[in-house]
Amino acid sequence: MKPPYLDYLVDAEAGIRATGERLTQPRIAVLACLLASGSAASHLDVAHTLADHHAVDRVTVYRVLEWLVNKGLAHRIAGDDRVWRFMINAQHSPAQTDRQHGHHAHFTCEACGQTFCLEKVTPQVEVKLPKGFRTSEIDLMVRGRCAHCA
Amino acid sequence: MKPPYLDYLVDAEAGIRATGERLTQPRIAVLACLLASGSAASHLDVAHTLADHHAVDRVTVYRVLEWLVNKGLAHRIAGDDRVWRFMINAQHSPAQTDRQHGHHAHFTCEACGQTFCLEKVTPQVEVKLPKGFRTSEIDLMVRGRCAHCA
DNA sequence: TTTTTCATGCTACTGAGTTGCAAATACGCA
DNA sequence: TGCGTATTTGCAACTCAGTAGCATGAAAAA
Repeated sequence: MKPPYLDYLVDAEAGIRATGERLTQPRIAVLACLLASGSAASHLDVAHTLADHHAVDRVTVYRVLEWLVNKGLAHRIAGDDRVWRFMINAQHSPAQTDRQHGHHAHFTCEACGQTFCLEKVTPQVEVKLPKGFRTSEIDLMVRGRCAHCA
Repeated sequence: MKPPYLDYLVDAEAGIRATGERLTQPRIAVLACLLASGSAASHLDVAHTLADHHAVDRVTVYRVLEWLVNKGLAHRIAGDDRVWRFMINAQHSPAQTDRQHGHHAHFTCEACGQTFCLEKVTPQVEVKLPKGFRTSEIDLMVRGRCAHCA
């Protein structure tokens, strides 16, 4: 069966090109992989997905993922298992903007372990900090059951 | 200079005793260390603090910290550096209760790196999840500057 | 095409956290 | 108080995510 990310290679290429940086096979493949994924992907998920058609060294996967984050195309999420997971940024609300505005929300399913972005739902957050503390950013992690596992 | 945790050994001993489990030197020392710490401590922080007067093997530190979490005396926080940090639970609102009630908030200072618990401030959080998703717990991570570094 | 610059792949490393097992220790009980 | 047993500790060796250095290879510029 054909891996779904293959359908996103063209979009990925366009995305990389838009950055003005070098267009390379690993960058295209990794970005396509994130574009195709509906949930947050670890470096291992990516490496495994690409193994058959676009095998990429694991170190390169790490570097490309970090590069995508620096370019604002993706953002990283710290999981409970000490593994970074990566998600594509929605075109119209890149994480940078979001983060400066205040908060960013994710959902982790306790059953299947998948992590999703809650970009569309604007959470109402109000935190009263101790005197002298200043907020620059709020991250929200919601745990529970996703629609599929509920 | 005398390390501050020494003043908490008695309290720590009482805390361990209250669990009904075995009273051991490492357990007392590690718990005292958490009691004395105003911010979240990593296993390395603990091991380092205890090095002079109550040297404990690093594996034992890991095990004791996990044990404290299981006993409801402490809770663990995932940091941005893939390191677990541990905090004592406030007596009157143990994390378990808190977590079942909905949410738990932490503050990380971008300047000094310290992480604090925001147990006293009850954040107002309202999240609208996609259809079919169910929430069991919400964790809030606030980033910014603490009073000392502001 | 040639040159230059940057990315990749490989190997080796770091550092957090875990596992298995023998030795030590807390605690119940005589 | 001393003994026996169950539990903990300490040690060594391991796993696994992520990183660093460096030579090779590929993309873009000339």
